[in-house]
Amino acid sequence: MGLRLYDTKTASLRDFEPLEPGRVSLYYCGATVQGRPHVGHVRSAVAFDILIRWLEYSGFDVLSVRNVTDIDDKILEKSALSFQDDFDPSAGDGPVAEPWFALAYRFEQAFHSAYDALGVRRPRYEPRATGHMTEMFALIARLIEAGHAYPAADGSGDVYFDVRSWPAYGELTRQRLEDMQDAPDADPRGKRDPRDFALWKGHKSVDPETASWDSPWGRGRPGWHVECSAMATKYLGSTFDIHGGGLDLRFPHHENELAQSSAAGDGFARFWLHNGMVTYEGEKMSKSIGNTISPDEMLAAARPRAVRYFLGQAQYRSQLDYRPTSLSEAQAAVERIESFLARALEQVGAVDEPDEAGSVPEGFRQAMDDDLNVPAALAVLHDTVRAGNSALADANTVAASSYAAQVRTMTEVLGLADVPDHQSHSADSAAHAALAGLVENLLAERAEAKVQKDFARADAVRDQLAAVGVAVEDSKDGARWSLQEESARG
RNA sequence: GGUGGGGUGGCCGAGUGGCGAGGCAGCGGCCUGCAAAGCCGUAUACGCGGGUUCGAUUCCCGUCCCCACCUCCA
Repeated sequence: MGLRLYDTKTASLRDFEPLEPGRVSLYYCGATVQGRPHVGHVRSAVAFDILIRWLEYSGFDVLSVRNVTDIDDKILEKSALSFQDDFDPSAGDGPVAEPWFALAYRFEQAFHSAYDALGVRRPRYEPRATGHMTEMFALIARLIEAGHAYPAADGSGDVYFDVRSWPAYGELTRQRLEDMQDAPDADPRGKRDPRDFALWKGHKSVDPETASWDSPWGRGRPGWHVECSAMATKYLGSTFDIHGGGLDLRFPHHENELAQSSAAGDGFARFWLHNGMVTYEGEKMSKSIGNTISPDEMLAAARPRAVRYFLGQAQYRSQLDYRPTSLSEAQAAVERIESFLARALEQVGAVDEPDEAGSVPEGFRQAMDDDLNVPAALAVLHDTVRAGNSALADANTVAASSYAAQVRTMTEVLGLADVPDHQSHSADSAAHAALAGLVENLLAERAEAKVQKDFARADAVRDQLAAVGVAVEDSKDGARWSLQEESARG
């Protein structure tokens, strides 16, 4: 029993075997960098980060690619707005007169910050659309030659994919052309069919000259879909293992990618994976609805590791609903895991050394192999924590050490261990050392008070520390203390 | 209208034709000077109506409701 993944194209769970033994090629859609990220973007990245980590744990070398769409209508529109006289930079929309490429780069960095803050590792390659004109030209030329694309008849310089020339069109989402709703505001322009989509967009006079490139069909810029087809096959070959992205990209984006790449003769993706949407109290979180929550807002409300736990805790295909209590619940769960590891470290010694026991429990493996059933895997993780806590209580250090190693490995696979977090006793900054000295002095006083049965005084010290965010817990071996995040205090 | 996914206990969220995951919150107990943490125990459940079955939350039919996509969207 190996890994099984749900393939959207066949709408079924399929045994996963890579094209090349031991090596997985994966492409997943990154952001159109037209604004700051919201948690929906990051959920997708977390989902694929977990997939990559699980594949690597399972022994595969993963060649991962995630694109950056750094040229599109909205980027140009937003940049154009910044040049207007009444543009208000204080609204947080960026500097006045910001060229489109500067704006795109600024938001690309914002995405990186969000990914980094949540322990989403960088893919092997992260190509930008603007750097791959040559590859797109080649793909478009092949399509025209094969009779599946045509320059618009209206002289606009546009080049369209001819959906009627490709009978398989609609296969990814199992839709028939005639069943598709006609867009009410469909502008036929020079199209043969309203559903034809642009591979190349002829330059318009309102757009900056820097946002256009010379092509065999005149100056212009690429359509969205062709970028991904061109970049995926450049880095992964004409046939590759997995293509991923958010469920909302299934149509038209991925449908169009599949159509154009198949029509050009490429095998393209063998598995299509789509992550579910993040909703806010039941409704899809999106820019257009305006109900988005940014990673920064979440990070202000909870520790990074708790945010990561929240975003990764549901099965990746299911909808993930955010509500106000979600983060504190996630944080409680994370701290349960962490406090076990911290106590295991204190009582048993280092558990992070390479260790045979550091493999994941069988139940965890089965859950992850079953289309990344993270909720079931987390159940195993929590069961292991419980067993570990019991072993610590029984002073069974051999068992506790083994459980701790397993827990560590599981948190690594889920990416929790990699989340930058400052909740640590081993923080070695001078400030932390000073704090530790002060706290430990107070705890020594408190211990003395306890010996003298002066519990009022002991409790006063504990309250005093709690008031400044230092939690104190007594144990057989003395008091432990830890810093509480500000958000966790009343 | 077309396509796909859902409705599980106070909340989140897995899963299965019959022994009721897990987390969070609650309750009782152990531990503790008291707490906290931890451990043990514990209640509340599978939208609704039928059907198949010895037995259905799980399969089938019907029905209601929700969500996503069909337009830029992770």
